[in-house]
Amino acid sequence: MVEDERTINDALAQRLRAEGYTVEQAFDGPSAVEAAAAVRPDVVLLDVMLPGFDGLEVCRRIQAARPVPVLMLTARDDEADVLVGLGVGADDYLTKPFSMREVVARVSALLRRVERAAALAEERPATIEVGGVRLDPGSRRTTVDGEAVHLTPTEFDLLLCLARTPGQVLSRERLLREVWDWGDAWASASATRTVDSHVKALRSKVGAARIRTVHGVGYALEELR
Amino acid sequence: MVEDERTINDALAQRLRAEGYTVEQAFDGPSAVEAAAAVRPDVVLLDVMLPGFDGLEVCRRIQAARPVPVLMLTARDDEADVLVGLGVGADDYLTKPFSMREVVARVSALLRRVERAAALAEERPATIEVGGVRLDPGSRRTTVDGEAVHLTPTEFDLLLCLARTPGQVLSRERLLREVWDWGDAWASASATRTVDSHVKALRSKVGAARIRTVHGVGYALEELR
DNA sequence: GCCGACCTCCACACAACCTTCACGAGTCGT
DNA sequence: ACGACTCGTGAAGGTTGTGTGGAGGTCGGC
Repeated sequence: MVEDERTINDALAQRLRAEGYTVEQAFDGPSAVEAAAAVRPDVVLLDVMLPGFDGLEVCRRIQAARPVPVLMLTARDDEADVLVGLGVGADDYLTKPFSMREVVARVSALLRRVERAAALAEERPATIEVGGVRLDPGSRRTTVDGEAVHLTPTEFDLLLCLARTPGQVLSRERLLREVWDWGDAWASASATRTVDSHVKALRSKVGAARIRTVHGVGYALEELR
Repeated sequence: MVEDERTINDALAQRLRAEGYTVEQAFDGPSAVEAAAAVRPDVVLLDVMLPGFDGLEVCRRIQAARPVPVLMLTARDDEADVLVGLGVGADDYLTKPFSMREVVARVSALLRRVERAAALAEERPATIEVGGVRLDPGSRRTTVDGEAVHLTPTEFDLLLCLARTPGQVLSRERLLREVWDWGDAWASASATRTVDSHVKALRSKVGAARIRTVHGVGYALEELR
């Protein structure tokens, strides 16, 4: 969090901490660059107006050292400013005045996007195994108790998603968001039933007992062994 | 609870106490700051108009000492006021006139949010255990003295709610608000009997002795061991 | 253009679950 | 000890959620 005005900086930091994030605060350009190098943040909130050198310069320097998503905060809402901001590697921007809620929402969206990209980019050599079910994201092949099983693309993604958090219950909405690409869109009533269909197909292929239904909540992949 | 008008302060305090909260009252800015430092509250209700120095200043000083969620009470409902309020670190606000239930609902929501965030930050999606009863919110599974027990969704949420404050008595109204989503609907008196039904079901599943009835008040989960 | 693989959506049946009610037992103030 | 109130209990009725089979529909390969 880089913002020279103490009040705003503290307020935002506190709110974000309340949301469960860990926040490092900086109040001018130079110390921001230094802090970014030291703590290696997952995301940077950056005010455009700063003492020392301005936010755009900070953005450029931070990005030079290590690519990192940047959310720009700006008082001037003219397009030029926005474009320049994006030009130096900012991923999103907010014009003052903005509400707390808005900031939290943007940060959350940004992190989710980055997280997804990282998961995609970062080759996972690890084939995931949960109670006899083995998934290889690389080759997209599946075995159950050693025997090869053919899964359709959606089935594979769905099972993979469940397998990443064994035993944990995932809601249909969450699955729609992760497996399908429902960003922030609200799930339509009928779409959630699509999940059911694929779960049914999965059960017939990997064994019905492996996927647990939690009434009113969602599904979970059991370790089963 | 910081509010200079005695009548309002007392009324709100009384209502919140009826809900099971512990309330410390202050009637001006300086004593509010002092009290906040002394009792370390979980949440602060703060009137904007105060003798001494105003609510915003109080908010800033309290926050400076220790981050704490603040619910602002204000007579002026213009946006600027709201934004400034948020700027100093208030987490929510209410404009007068407001109803009792509204205040209670907001306080409850605020506490729930903070509690959840704290649990998240403390990297504890942990399974909570109270006297042999173990609850895992992630997998939504329950064991009693090591043995798996199936709970329905409402039963699980209800037990979880009780387990978060072991030994503490929670009113039916409070439970309805937290487990069910009674934001402001304050309708049928018979709905409170619904709680009874689920408590009965819970007792038969986790052992009758574990849930204590406090006549005229509510229920509590005993540690029992 | 035809076909197969796959996904989405729909409708029905059933199961799980929640709420409500009435009555009796228990508890509290007087 | 009495009445007023609160709570436990069992069962009935309604609501919601889920399993299932199958009907379209899209996409890409042949």
